[in-house]
Amino acid sequence: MNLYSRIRLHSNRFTPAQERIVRFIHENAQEALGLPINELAERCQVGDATVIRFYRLMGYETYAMFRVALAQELAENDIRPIYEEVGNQDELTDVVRKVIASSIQGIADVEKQLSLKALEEIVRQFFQSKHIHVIGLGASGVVAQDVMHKLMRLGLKINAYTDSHLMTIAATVAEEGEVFFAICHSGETSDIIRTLELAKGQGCYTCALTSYMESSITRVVDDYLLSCTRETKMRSDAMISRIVQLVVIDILYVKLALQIGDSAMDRVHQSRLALKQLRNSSRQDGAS
Amino acid sequence: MNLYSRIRLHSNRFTPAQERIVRFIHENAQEALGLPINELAERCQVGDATVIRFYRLMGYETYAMFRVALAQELAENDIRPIYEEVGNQDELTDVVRKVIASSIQGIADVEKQLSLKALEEIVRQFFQSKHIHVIGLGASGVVAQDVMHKLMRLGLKINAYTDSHLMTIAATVAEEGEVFFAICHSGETSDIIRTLELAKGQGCYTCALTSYMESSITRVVDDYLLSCTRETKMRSDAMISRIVQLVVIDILYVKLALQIGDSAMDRVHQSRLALKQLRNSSRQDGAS
DNA sequence: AATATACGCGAAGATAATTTTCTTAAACTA
DNA sequence: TAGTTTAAGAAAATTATCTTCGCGTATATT
Repeated sequence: MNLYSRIRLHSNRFTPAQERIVRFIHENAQEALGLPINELAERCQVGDATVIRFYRLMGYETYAMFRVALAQELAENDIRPIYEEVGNQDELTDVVRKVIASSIQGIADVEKQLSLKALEEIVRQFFQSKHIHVIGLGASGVVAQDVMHKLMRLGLKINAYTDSHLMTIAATVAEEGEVFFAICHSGETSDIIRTLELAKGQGCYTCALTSYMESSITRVVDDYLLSCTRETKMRSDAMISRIVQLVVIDILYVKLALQIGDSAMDRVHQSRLALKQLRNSSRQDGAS
Repeated sequence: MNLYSRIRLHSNRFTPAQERIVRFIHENAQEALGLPINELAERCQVGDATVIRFYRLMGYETYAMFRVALAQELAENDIRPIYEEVGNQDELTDVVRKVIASSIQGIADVEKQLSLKALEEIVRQFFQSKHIHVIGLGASGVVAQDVMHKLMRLGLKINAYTDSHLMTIAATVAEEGEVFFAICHSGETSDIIRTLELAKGQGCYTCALTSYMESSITRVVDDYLLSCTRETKMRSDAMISRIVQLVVIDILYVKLALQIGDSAMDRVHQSRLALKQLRNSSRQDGAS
């Protein structure tokens, strides 16, 4: 995963000093490349140690490695157009173009952030579950309902809860073999966390779709998918992440559909085999 | 000019020690990135100073700058193979890529299909309306709720109805100056059409977001937006149109936000703060 | 409300990396 | 062969990076 994605995935947990570093790096990336730690720290109004803690947090062992990552990030991004901010003077066509561009960018980023392992496991669990419970509040509730609409068509037993009382009840009476899937942009909504803990206590498999790697929810669930995005001035990260979330859901859906299709094919195949065996055995009977 | 080009341009005048450096860098570029000068020198069977003379000769002032150049060189060369790789070796990565690609395609198409005139008029009507009613059933109801979530934050009076009884009632008692906005993928849902007709009878402005230009709904409403998409094998048009619809909604939102002006940003900020406080307080509740 | 605990943060010292300078050895020239 | 030039490494000097510590603030606890 690249540097900017890592930054985004942590963007809910940055301290003020760290935010100054992030801002400087975003605004003066090229210059930052040339600065030694102490000068970078000075330009960010931050101590050397804070810079070191920052890139360690992002997963780089040494300053040299961090620099290398930043350099590569810039080399890649120079090729593509970067996010454009929307301003008041923009004409409608500009708004259209910019919103579309940022949406595309956000979706393109999904490919880098999505954990295939988690996705695979979630699909597996969904596939063999007795019942799926999707939970989400507020804006994430909208996505939860979308999940229900889609997966229901695949013949899965699924319910969406956008009410904290209902989801609590569902979790309380849940049984082993049932699955809870939480949609939670912030990863901190307490009703959601509590519901997941309840469900886990009942022996259910739990998973989530969220935007931040380091959040309460990622510590609770068995597996999680990340739908993080770069924030822009006019569109909050929550707004773009709605779209990104839907794309992730679609991926989940398509994979599940294929899986179910495969197993259907298997069943067809098996029934054919069964018939063949039946014929063979009866032929032997006939020969005897 | 990039590093490798510079090396090539000097390749006729390298000394034996320098040639060892060049060879190592070409053969172990990735590894070289991680080595400090002395180790790189050692691996090249060369003194530290020789390495320094080498990159100075190539035009880099410091080792850090040289490293940055090498990193970018690698980043640019590494990108291409990743994107060209279209092998079917992994089913899941294939699914991910295709869903993402078709989403991007669909969103990119929006720019061509969107009627700016209709959008402008809808924004104008929304802006000066006393109340906005968003209606949608089934999957489109999910989008309708999303609209409500977004526009409410701008301080607009808005309600979403995903129940055919409720929307009928709302239309029946609607007054002039109120606006009805229908989300309807097929453009044929009879409850929606009937509601719009009722609303129109009450003197309301009506508009819609749909996928087909020639449909019952486009003949009923005053203005409509199209979120048409090309269909793919994997995903139904309804599925992609969900995402495309959200993008259109985002465009609407951003344009409205700009229209409303700076006060909108304040309110967005305030609602975020309010939610944050809610989360914090409920987190305390959860602990108690 | 008061205390305890954790956490963010920067300063300073310790360590490591880098650059410069100096020296040696080899190759070329006369 | 001696003088000159140049390559190249070793060591010293400089600079950068990293670690540790302690202070102050925020958060949790009672």
